[in-house]
Amino acid sequence: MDHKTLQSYIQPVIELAEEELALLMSCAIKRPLKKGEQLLKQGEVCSTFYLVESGYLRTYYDREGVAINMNFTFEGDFTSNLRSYRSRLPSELIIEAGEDTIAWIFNLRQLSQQYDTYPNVTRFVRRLAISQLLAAQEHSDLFKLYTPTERYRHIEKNNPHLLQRVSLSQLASYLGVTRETLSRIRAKNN
Amino acid sequence: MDHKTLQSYIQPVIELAEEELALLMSCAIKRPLKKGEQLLKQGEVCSTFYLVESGYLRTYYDREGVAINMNFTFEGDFTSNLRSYRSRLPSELIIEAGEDTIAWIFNLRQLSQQYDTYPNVTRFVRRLAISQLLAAQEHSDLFKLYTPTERYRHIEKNNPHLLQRVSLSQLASYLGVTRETLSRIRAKNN
DNA sequence: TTTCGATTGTGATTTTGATCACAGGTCGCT
DNA sequence: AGCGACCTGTGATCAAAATCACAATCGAAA
Repeated sequence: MDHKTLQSYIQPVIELAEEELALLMSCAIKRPLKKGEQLLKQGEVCSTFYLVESGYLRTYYDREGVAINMNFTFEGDFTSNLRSYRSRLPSELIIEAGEDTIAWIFNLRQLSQQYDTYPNVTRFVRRLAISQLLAAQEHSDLFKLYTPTERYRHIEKNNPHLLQRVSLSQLASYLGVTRETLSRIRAKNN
Repeated sequence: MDHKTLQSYIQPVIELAEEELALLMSCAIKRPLKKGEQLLKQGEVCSTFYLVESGYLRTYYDREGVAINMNFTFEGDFTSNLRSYRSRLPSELIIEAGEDTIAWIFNLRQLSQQYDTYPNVTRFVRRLAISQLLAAQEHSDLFKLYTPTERYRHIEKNNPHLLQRVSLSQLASYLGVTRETLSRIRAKNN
């Protein structure tokens, strides 16, 4: 990934100088993943955030062998486990490749040592965190406010790309229903 | 509220100097509320955060006249609507007094003008935001992971004070069930 | 203490989604 | 082309919670 590409991903979050981009890149490692390979394992303490260059990442809980999907991260988007990073407690979440994926791993602790010198990098990381949390909250509000069918329609309207990229079975737990129910919701739709 | 009391509320978030506390206080207004009075109305843009001195605040959506509770904020705790603050879009959430309450209103936009001079105040606000969002997320994860009964037990274990302070009817929508169902869950418990 | 209003408990019924079971379909691999 | 693994669709049944209806209880104010 060149600086220009990185910059295009960071642009929506904050404007960074060349020097700041260079710092970010110096704390990053490119990581190609086969479908199903795990970037963050259950029980690991998270000290990084991830940028997806191609493919997508799936963030999920493993409830007695059953995956419950919490998030999907696509090209140009960032993800992490902030709870684990912040508390330094082992992650309950797993982050893995939903298909063959190229991800970039940014070392947050390493980055944070430079915070005093590069305040814009601090701002960038902070905004990233807040955006992520606000987005997660927005999604989980759906569970209190809407029925399964309404949740599906909401995704259809606001995140239609999800339906293209993720299999029905994967989407089901993200919407908090079984795959059978989601199949029936979709059938009624047409 | 004197500086000492304020400091004791802020302490868990960050250590602040006397000068920084003074700045915070200068951006704050004391606001006594009768039960049911609204601090943040639906449709208002949120530009403040709130500290509860006594009583409690209830944050909820109004779904066609039915309240769906998202959060309860008790003595010594802070709350806000970060989504509205950040996006400058009208708030869908309502924040109101759950009983007679004394709240402090902190003007965030006013405060943020001093961010360059008082970096610790910036850090304080940032941490407050992240804590709030992480807590909100933790609560909403319950909806994907657990059944209504398990959610109730989780609250019983991790937030027992909620059961003392909030009526069954109020708690029901917070747990995503009807009051009848919550009453039955509780009946089985004993 | 009595009364009114709000809150909670509880039964009967209905609705929704989960579970179980299995039949196609699709895709990659050999 | 044929096999096998995985994914999707669909019916039948079951379980859980919503809804509806009303009784019991509690609490504040007269």
